Amino acid sequence: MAKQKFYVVWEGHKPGIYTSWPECQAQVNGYTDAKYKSYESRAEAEAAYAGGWKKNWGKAKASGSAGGYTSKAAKSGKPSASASSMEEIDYDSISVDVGTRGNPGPVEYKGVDTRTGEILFYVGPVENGTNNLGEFIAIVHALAYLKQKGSKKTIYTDSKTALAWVRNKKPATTLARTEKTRKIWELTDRAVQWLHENKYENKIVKWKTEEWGEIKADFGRK
RNA sequence: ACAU
DNA sequence: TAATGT
Ligand SMILES: [Mg+2]
Ligand SMILES: [Mg+2]
Repeated sequence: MAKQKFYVVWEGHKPGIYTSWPECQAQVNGYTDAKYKSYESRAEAEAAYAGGWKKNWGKAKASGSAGGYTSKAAKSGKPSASASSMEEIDYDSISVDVGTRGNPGPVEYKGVDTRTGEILFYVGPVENGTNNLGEFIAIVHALAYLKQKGSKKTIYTDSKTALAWVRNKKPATTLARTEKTRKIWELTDRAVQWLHENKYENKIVKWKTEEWGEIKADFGRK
């Protein structure tokens, strides 16, 4: 497990103590001059929260000195969703993700409604494949699924690699074609063929895991 | 380095 | 820790 941290938000959308960076980010993103800092223990965080940001970090230190953070942007002092880096999640979309046991290893993937988490399609496990082939096939599956439904919804993936492969209509995989990889290669070849025979307008967008937390289609194995 |  | 990828 990664080290558990505690995030104190003195000034943000909803001040308090949070237990994950994404939760903290949710309170701090788009809030001008938000005041927050991470601590390694709950006790430390509670003490700091009770003490207040000014007492702990507001001393003579200007903003941003090592340890205590204050979000930059404009000055308003009120929540402003205009901060340049404020990319928004398009919830009217599908999110896809792969899950494997070993890499290469058995592969499965699914597509879910980004808003509700409802599983829209699920495939696998396929005997042997790679993480990236699974991510790739999942995106193409989503494209075909949405085309069949006449939907122009956006598709989210957290895979930079699969995004490039779909863009190129060509997976640059290193996986050998063997007896064990026959099935994943069938799915791969079919996906490539689909891309060459079909047009689509759906945007395929990188899911920003560090900012937004795990993609909604994640298998929860990490 | 970045994304898984 | 190791593998898949740009
Ligand atoms: Mg993924
Ligand atoms: Mg995942």
